[in-house]
Amino acid sequence: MSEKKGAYRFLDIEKKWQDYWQADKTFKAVDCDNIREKYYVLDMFPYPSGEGLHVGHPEGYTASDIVARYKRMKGFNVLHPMGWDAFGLPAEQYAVQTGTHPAETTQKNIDNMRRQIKSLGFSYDWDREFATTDPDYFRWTQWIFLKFFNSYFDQAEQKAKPIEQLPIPEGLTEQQRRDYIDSRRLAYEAEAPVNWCPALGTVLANEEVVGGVSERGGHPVIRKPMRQWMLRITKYCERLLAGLDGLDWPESIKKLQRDWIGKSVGADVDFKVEGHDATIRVFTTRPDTLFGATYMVMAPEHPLTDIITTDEYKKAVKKYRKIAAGKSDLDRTDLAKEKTGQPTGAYAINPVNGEKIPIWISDYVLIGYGTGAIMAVPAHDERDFEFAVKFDLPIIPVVQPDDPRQAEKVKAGELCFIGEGTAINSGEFNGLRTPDFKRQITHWLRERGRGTKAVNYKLRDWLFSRQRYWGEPFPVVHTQDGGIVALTEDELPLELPEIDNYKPSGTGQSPLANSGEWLEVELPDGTKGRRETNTMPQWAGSCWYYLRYIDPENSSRLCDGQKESYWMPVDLYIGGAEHAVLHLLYARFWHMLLYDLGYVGTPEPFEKLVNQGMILGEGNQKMSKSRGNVINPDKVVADYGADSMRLYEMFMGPLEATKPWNMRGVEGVHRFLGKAWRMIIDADTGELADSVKDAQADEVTLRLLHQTIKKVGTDIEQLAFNTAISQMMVFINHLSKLAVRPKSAVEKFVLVLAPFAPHIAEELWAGLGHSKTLAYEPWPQYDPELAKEKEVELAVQVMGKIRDRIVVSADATEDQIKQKALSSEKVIAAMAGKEPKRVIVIKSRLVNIVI
RNA sequence: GCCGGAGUGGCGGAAUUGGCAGACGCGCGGGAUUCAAAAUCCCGUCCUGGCAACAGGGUGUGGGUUCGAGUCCCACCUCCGGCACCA
Repeated sequence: MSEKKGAYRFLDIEKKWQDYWQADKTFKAVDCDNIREKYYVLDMFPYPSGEGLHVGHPEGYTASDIVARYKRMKGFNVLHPMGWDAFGLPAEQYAVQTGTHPAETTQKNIDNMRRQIKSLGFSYDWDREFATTDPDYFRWTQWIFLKFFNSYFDQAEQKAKPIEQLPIPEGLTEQQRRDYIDSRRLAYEAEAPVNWCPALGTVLANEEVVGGVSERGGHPVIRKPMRQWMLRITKYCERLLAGLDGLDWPESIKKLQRDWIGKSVGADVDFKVEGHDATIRVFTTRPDTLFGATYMVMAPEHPLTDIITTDEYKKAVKKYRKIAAGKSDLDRTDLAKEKTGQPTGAYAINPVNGEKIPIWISDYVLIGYGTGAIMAVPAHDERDFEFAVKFDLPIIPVVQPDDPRQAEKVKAGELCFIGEGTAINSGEFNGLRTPDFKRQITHWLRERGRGTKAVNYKLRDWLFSRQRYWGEPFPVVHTQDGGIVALTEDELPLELPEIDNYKPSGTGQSPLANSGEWLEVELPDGTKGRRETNTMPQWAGSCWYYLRYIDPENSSRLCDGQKESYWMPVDLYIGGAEHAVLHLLYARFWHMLLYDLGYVGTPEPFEKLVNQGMILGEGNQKMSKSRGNVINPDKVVADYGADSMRLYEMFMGPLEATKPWNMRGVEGVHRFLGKAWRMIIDADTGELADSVKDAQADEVTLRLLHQTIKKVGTDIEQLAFNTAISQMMVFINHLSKLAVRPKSAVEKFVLVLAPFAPHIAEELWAGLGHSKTLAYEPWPQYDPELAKEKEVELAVQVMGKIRDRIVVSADATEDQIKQKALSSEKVIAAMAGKEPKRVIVIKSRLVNIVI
C-alpha cells in the first residue's frame, strides 16, 4: 500500500478543508449586507435520532449546498443554516426504558448527527445552529403560543388582532365577558373527543393517525373525550388556500394542501322535527337533490339524539351510541364495509315538499364535519345508497343522467348516480340542469328561511397538546376557579422540571402531573394556581425555526425586524414530501399569525419548495433494518470520501425522483474525481502536473469548456444536478486526451466543479497556485459565441427515414442545406426518381424530404 | 374506490419540450500495461440478420394527429406514492 505523494487522498483533503472552513468561518452569512443580493436556502430541520443520518438526508442537503455554493460564487449573500428539531417521542421512550434524561439522549444524538453532517462538507453557517430544546429557542415558541392565546380573528378583515381589540357586546357580566373573550382566542381549551393512543399514552392529532392506528408504531387509537389545547387554524382556511396560488411549489403539494383543507360549497338546510320544537340542520353540496331525500342521518354523538328519540327506540339508540363511541377510527372507516345504523323513531319534514322522512343515527355520519347530520339521497349518493339498500329505505331518483342507458337504471332505483343531469321528480323545478337548480333552490330556501348558502372545510382546528414530558411546556397557569392565566413575556422561558419517572400515568395525564412543586404557582393575587401538564407537539418547534436562523442570539425579540425583512422569505426550501401537509401547513399558519401581528413582513414563508425523492436500497426496496439493505453514510464517506458521496447522490437521477442506491455508482463518480485529480496533479510529486500549462486552448477545448460552464450553471438553477455532472464528465473525458492542458481552462473547470465536490476543488485550486478559498471566486462566465458549434451534422430523412448525414456550417442557410441534402447520392437513391413535394429543414437538426 | 407520479438497453438514467432515441455512469466483452494482480488506458456494447458494407425492428399495450411522436390526443395495462364514509 505504498501511496504515491500525489495520490488523491480524499480523507486527508476533506479533513483539511473542513477544518479550514470552520476556523476561517468561510460560510458566515452577513446580516443586512446591502451590496450583495441575499439568498436564503434552507433544509428541512432534521430530528436528531439515535439512528443518525440515513442516505436520504444528504440528498436534500447536497442539493441545497450546491445551490448555496453556486449562489455565493454568483455574488449572492447566502444564508444557509442548520439546526435540530430535538423535542419528540423517541428520546422520551428511551427515558422511560432506561431513566436517561431525554436532554442527555438528545445532546448525544445531536453531537453525532452534527459530526456526520460536518463530514459531508456542507457550507452551513454553524454560528446560527440551535435546537428546539434550547431554552433560548423555546422561550420564543412559548412566546408565539401566547400570541395565539392573546389574539382573536377578525372575520371581516380576515386577520388576527390582539385580544384587547376584540369588540365585546354590552351588558355582559364579568363571567360572561371572560367566557366571551376565551371563546374567541386563537389558542383555546376544549373538551373534545380525541385520538387517544393507550400504548403511547398520548393523544394524537388526526394527521398522526393513519388508518386507525398511530403513525408512529402502529398502535391502536380510540376516541376519548379529553381537555385539550387547540389552535384555531380553521379561521385561516381561506388564507391558507389563497396563499398557495402565488407559491413556486410543486403542483402536487399544493393540491395535497388544498384537498386537506377540503373546501366545499353548498347549502345549510333546516329540517323540522315532527312533534318537536327542534330543527335539524344539514349541510349538503347537492341542494338540488332535496326532493330525493328519503331519510335523515345524524351522527351518534349529535346532541339532538337524546331529545328526539322516541321511548320505543331509546334503549336501542343508547346501545348503538355506546358501541359507536367505543369504536376506533379504524373500525369506523376502513374495515367497516357494512353500514350500521339505528332508527330513532322520530321523523323530519322535508322543507321542499313537506314529506315526512325517518331520522336515523349512524356512524357513517361524522359529528365533526358540517353539522353532524345529513339528508340522505340514496339515488345520488353512494353512501346513502348503500345504507338504503341495506335497511330497505326508499330510493327516489331526482337527477336524470344524460346517458339514456344510465337514466334507465337510475329510474329503476338500481343505479346510484352522483353526476350532473336534469331534474326529475322535483315539482316545479323539473327540467332544470344541476348547476341552475342548485342556484335556484338555494335562493328559494333562503327566501323562506329554510336554508342558506354555506361553505365547509375538512380541516379541523389543530389539536395542540400532548401528554408528554419532552416538549415545550405551555406558558399558562390554571386558577382554582377554573380560569386560565397566561404567563407574561418576562416569565419566559418556562423550563421543564427535573422528574424521576417519565412513564405516562395511563390516565391521560402527562408525566409532568407528578412533578410536585413545579406544578404549584402562586399567582399575583395571592391565590394558588397549577401549571398546565400537557406539552406542545413536536410540530411547534419546526413552525418558525426558519425565522430564528435569521437572528439566533436575539434575547429581546424572536428575530430582529430589519434582519427579518432583509432575509425573508426563504428563497429555496428543500425537504421530503412527507411534510407536504402537516409541517408546511402549520408553518404557514404560524407565519400568517406573525404577519397579521406585524412581526414578519412576508405573507408566506417559503417562496420555492422542492421535494427530494426517496432513496431505495439496492434491489429497489425501501431501506430498512429488517431487509438489511440500509446504507450507512459514515461508511460511504470513509470508503470513498464526502465528495464522492455528494456527487453520487446527485448523479443517481433527478432530485425529485425515487431511485435505488447502487454502490457501483459511487465507485463510478469516485473514478471521475480521481481522473480529474490526475489530470491536474502529478501523481509522483503531488505538484501541479507538467501537462497543465499556460497555453492557448484549442478551438474544440474552448468550445467544450464554454458549453460546460453554460450547462452546469443552467442545470444548477434548475436543480438538474445529474445532467450537470454528466457534462463535467464529458469535459474531463476530453481533457484527458490532451497532451497539454491549458491552465485557464482547468481553473474554470475546477470552479465549476466546486459546488458539487468542494473539498477536491479547493485542493486543486490551491494546487493551481491560489492561496485563498475558492468559495467566493466569481462563477466563470461563458461566451455564447465560443460555446457555439462551427459545423453541424444533420440527418437527412426521406419520408421520415434517415438515409444519410451531411455536415454543414452552423450558419448555413436553409437553401444551402436543402441543396446539399438533395445532392446526396444515398438520398437520390432513396427517392427512387420521385420529385420532392416538400423539403423540411430544421436548422442544426435534420432535413426531411417528402416525396 | 378517488387523486397524483412514472413506465426508454442487462441496470441508474439522457433526449434543447414535436426533430438523429439511448448522452453520462454502471455492468459486460475484447485488448494494452504488468512476472502477476490491483489501479490505469484504449476499443466495442439497444435488438435481429450478416464476415462486412448494410437492411429491418425498437421508448408498457392498442389506436389517432403530423412531413416527423419517447414527447401531443383517445382507450387500456402495470408499478410507486398519497387520500379514504368530509355529505
